Amino acid sequence: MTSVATWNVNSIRSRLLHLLDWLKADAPDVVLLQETKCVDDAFPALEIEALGYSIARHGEKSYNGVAILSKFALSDIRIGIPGNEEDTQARYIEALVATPSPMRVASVYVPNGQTPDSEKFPYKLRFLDRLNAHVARLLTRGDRLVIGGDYNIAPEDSDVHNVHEWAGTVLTHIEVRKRLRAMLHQGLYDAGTLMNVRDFTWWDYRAGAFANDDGLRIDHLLLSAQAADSLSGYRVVRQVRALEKASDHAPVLGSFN
DNA sequence: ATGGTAGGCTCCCTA
Repeated sequence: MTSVATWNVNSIRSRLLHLLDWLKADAPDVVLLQETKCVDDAFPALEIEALGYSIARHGEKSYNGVAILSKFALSDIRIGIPGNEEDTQARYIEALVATPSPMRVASVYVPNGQTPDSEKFPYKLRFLDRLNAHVARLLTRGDRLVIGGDYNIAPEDSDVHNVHEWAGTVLTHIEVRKRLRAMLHQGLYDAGTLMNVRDFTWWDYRAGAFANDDGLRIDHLLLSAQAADSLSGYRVVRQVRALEKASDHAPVLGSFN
């Protein structure tokens, strides 16, 4: 059994104790992190390596930043979406994991987009288009593939606690939903949907959102058919969101036979 | 009600 998790930590340095406690408790084999918010030299590697993890990271100062932690050896590490080198934001990393049956994984932090009329929204749409093109190339390899991350997209209204509050925002906008569906149409499967678990993964820090369970499902594990066929478990680790000084996202944990 | 809170870093940006 191999477990693969995705978690937007909202600063790995602020969340290090939560991360270490959770790694000890659930011992996921592979962890896909987003919003590490630090340059590679400032990444707290020693504490994580002490728990038996290898690390691939791609950070920048203050914003964004993605990483892969793995109890199995990592190879073929790639930074950024290939053919997209002009985008300097650290939002994508992939690697081949030496699990008994090898698995290619990627950690992706899709741009939030701020508001539909901001200049950040077309950047979000272009990023999703480029991710889609890259997924098409990855799927031709035919290996077990897990692309996990903060997609900043609630796929359907049933993934939103307060549909009216979030209607027309960058998390529920028709244009981002179309692009997520395009990713599924070309052969990726959403682990939450496969396991019939539609739990929320993100609750705003403001206005007591977590206490009111005013959340959205925007973090996803997207699987190739080969990975989907071995999916055996899926859960959102809500306890980690309930801690003091928590990230605004909860880890999402998938299990594979 | 265009607020509210959090993180990083600088007197503001991003989410």
